[in-house]
Amino acid sequence: MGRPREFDEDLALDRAMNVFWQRGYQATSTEELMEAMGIGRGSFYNTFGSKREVYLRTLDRYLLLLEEGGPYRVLFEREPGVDAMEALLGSYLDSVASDEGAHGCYFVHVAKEHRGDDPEVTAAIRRGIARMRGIIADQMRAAQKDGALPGTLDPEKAALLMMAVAWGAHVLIEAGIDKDEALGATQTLFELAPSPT
Amino acid sequence: MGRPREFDEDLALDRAMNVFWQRGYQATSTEELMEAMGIGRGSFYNTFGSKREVYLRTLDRYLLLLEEGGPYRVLFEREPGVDAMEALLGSYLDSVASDEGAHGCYFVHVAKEHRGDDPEVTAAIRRGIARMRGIIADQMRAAQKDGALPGTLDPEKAALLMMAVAWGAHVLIEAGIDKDEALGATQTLFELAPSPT
DNA sequence: GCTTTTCTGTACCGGCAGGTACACAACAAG
DNA sequence: CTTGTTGTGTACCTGCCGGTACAGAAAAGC
Repeated sequence: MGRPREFDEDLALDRAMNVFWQRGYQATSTEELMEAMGIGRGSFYNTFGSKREVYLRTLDRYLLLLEEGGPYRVLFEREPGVDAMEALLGSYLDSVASDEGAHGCYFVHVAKEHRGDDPEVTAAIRRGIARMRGIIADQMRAAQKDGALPGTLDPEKAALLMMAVAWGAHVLIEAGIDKDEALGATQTLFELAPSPT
Repeated sequence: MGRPREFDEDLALDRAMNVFWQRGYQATSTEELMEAMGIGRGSFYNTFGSKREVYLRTLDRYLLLLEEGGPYRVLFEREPGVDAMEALLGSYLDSVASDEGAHGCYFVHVAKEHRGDDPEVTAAIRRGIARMRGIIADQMRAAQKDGALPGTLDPEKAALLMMAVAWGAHVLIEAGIDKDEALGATQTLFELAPSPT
């Protein structure tokens, strides 16, 4: 009973995520936020409580997207192995350098801006990292089963290394380094990588 | 002629850098800034003009520190080669995880916060990146001369890869990943690295 | 000791931030 | 058609932000 909602909560959150993604948390005013979400002040505070709550909700929501593996499609479309990893990194750097709409991983943007205050944000990022790392590590384990990667490699460590390279390249590109240059540099990693045993 | 300054400009800038380093640009209010610098509003605006100007000055100043190579001491204390690179990364991650005062590279903090607006900041970061990359690449070239690294490696690419790993690990650690775990992951890079030709 | 010039301290300003208050609108139940 | 409940729109509040205005202080030149 009572008056029904005039907007879709999830849709509004998606739009909020998009704004945070492109403009960052701090730089986004509540007014911008509400306009992007398509709702007014009343609905905003009545439904979500605060700007920060909305932020946390978008973090949860992005984790959901990760659970479904969406952003990692490139990885699953290939045989597990070095090539798949290289393709993942390549397509990621493409998305970082893309200038249309939200680019790169949302969690990277969030982590970049995050300054260690707000433990809930920290926790959300850590969940995201764990998930991404797990996906990559699984693929590496599969590659090892196929003999496409040496069994001596620690999949969890290697996965975190992959993420460090991707995140680092992301920051470098946003700092003004040319995408292809960054890509070239990261490919050095795969030149080092041992060929199939 | 005229009344003499009552403070040291460079010292004030060093203190400003320290505040930005620990708290970030946006989160630092002019009041905090002036207090840390040890000067009042009048002197602040009379001398520097604006918060942003101070920020830019600190970027120039940090580049100066880089020119002198200070932060890369670890690198010069060792024979050029894989071990030196590993030591550099290790000591860098130590400094990132250190909780006393400013930690990690100032430019990384700046790049993390930077959103591509303000071309002067972009330019300053790029100068910093070029300098750091140059230092590392030079060491790699020296290692190649000694035969401690294979000549097939492109030093400029390898240097940028090193930076991507370091920056990525920096972001990951600040995002809540344990330092030793990050260190372990980055060491995977050196396991891959070919031994002396 | 007066003037000129530069520096310093403080009072103040407009603007915008995130958030609240509250009157009104839209439904369900009876 | 009334009542209870929930959602919506708008006016408004407090607090802080970066920055300015300006009176006075401290030197140098004469």
